[in-house]
Amino acid sequence: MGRPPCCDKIGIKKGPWTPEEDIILVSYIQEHGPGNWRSVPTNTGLMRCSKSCRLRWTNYLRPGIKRGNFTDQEEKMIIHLQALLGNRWAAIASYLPQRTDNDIKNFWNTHLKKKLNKDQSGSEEGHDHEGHSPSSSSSQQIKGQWERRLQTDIHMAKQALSDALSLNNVSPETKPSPSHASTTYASSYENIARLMENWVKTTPSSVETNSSSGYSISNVVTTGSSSSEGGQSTTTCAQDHAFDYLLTFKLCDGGSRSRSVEENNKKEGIFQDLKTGFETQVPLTLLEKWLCDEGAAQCHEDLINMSLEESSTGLF
DNA sequence: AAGCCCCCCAACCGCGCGCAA
DNA sequence: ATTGCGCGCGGTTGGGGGGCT
Repeated sequence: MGRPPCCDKIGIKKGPWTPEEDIILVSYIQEHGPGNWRSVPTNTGLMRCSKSCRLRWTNYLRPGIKRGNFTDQEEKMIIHLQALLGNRWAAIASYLPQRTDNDIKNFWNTHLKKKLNKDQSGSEEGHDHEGHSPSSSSSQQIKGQWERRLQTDIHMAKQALSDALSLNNVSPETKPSPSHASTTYASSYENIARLMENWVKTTPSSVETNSSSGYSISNVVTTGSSSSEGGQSTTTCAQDHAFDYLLTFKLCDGGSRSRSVEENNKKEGIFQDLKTGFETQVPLTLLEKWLCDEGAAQCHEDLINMSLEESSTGLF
């Protein structure tokens, strides 16, 4: 009856992930793809529960994740989307593919919430502490219905487009997670490089292979280029460049010596190339443009008004 | 320099949903 | 139809770093 029991809690490691664990996890996912998280700890030898592995992957190691400061544009998008969707961080994150829901949630809780509170304290006494307008519950309900429908339609359209584009180059065995279909494992250079850099810092005597799992660092890097069939068939020169560079930079130098300023600058440049490459390959959707637009607030009102009008004429 | 406090964010926790057996 | 697990999500926590006294 039912599925076999989940990972037993005895012997499960908790707390921060070590670079070694990161490399084992990335290496495994490079080879098998994300999903089937239950099998990850047993197959890799990681003393982590499947949930922890999934979280580590989705929040930190997943390809295409941008870290660091949020741009003004991203900030505006988050504010608009939060007002529109509420604390549905996963939904909000779907419009900011380079950011994780956890990142957005943290950013909201630590920065934007305070900022909005500060902005609204004083003149706008009628607004609540979450930044919502004090509209009636019924209009909020209709608004919510419209938002859900809009979001569903967008996701359906995106999915259909993604499916259509990937029909020719996705093998069934390596089908990526639907929610991240627009990214490839090959695009995880930056994340892999980051974790390897941390690893180099923490463990000067680099370990080439993990005895318990059998996965190697070279596997982590080399599978990056071979698994690029995931969704984007256009491997950029920057990506190739970065790939070659990672090979030489991370492996051939033994991973232990301090790097020159020129090397760091070169690395920065390559990663910037990569970033630009990804950004140019993923044009903004109309909705995203709308969200980034300075006049989004007015458009927002117009859309809501439209939804309220159309809802009475049988839209829903 | 030392101690304290605050903030940030990675990770954990608990819940709900969907699906497999 | 029922049971129980996998997965995803949102809320919360606590360790560590930085700033202040």
